[in-house]
Amino acid sequence: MSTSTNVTYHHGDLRATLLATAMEMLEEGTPFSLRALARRAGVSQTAPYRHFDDRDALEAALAADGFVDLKVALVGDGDGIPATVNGLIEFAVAYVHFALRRPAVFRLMFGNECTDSAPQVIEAAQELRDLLATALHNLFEGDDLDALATACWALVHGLAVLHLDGKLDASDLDATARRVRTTFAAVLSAGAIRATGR
Amino acid sequence: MSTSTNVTYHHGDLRATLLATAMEMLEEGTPFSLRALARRAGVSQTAPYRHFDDRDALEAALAADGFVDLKVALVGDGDGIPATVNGLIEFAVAYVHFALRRPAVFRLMFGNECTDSAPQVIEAAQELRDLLATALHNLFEGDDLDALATACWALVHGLAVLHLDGKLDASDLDATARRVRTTFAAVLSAGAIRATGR
DNA sequence: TGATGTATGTTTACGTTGCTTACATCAGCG
DNA sequence: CGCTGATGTAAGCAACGTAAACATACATCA
Repeated sequence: MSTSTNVTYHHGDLRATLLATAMEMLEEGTPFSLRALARRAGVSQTAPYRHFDDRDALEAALAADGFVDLKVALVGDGDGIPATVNGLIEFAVAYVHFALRRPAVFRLMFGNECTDSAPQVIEAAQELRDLLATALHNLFEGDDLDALATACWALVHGLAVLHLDGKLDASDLDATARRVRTTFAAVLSAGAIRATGR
Repeated sequence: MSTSTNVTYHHGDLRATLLATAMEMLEEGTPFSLRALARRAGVSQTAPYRHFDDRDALEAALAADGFVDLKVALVGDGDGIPATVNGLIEFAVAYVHFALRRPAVFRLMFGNECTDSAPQVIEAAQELRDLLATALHNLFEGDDLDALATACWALVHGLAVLHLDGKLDASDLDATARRVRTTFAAVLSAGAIRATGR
């Protein structure tokens, strides 16, 4: 203790602080800039560059964190892989709700053309798809389960994105949940699909 | 002909030129800025502001144009509404291909939180969904056709977005088309979906 | 024909952004 | 103590979106 202040010149854990602060800003909708981030974290504008090569690297780290959070939102701490069709549907609801509750993070996770510079993000996305594939393997049988997994992912992701971008009304969370359930049910209940054309 | 130059001070049809030039830049992947646009159009940096309130307004106009193009890509000049299940699937393929061929425009069309300031875009999106609903009404019967239309839209849009964002490999156009067909088929063929859980 | 109003394009400037370069400050170790 | 590498700061660059004031062309009507 050479000085009485406990605020040292060196921050201690700036990297974690930056990530947390950035996440805060994303979630409250504050326009996200490195300078604003540094300002809020109480450090100089260039300090973040000691911990992240550039903006993309920061965003990749945030996206990776986002994927962790999404997974938790979906399966909880344990292995909450859905064991029933209804479980699968609630899975979808949770996915869409995550997108709507944390739109900026969700956009970071998916909206970026994800370059090779962020293999962590690609991996996280793959994990997500595997999770779905596993769930479907437990629930259904058939040859095309991989295709079905892709379909389910695309379906739920499409719903999330269309709501997020205002193409489907997302003003009411409950109504959105109902729409997700209805939509999924329309697809998953085989009886509802009967071709009349050839 | 008071002067020998045919380059007048006034441009003539700057608005259209700007839109066309902007579309060009979007399609060739040039990073899109108002200044670069003005430069390429051979006009001062602030000239675009005579025709568009701000960047958002320009983007909305581009997005609206994009929706027109998408519709043409889907149904052609006439009313190429699909009359068979295969037709519907090729509809989906065309949708995804449009997204992959013109990613920047596609992102403008959908990636924007589409505010009330661009009702044209909201309308165009609604038209797209109506188109799908019509097709499905011609092809299927059932109570939940609206839900099914939403599902189809979400499915194809999800596929488009996941490919566009690199979550699904889109390096090979043909392979992508096959994947879209397989995925759609897995959903649309009722037999492929059989629950084994309760 | 000439004056005048409006649409359209230019000049100049402001504030912000991502990022780089040069410098200051710390901790640990000889 | 002084050296070294890690980590912070200060200052500055070019590019961006945008605003305000000014300049030019054209349409209208006397």
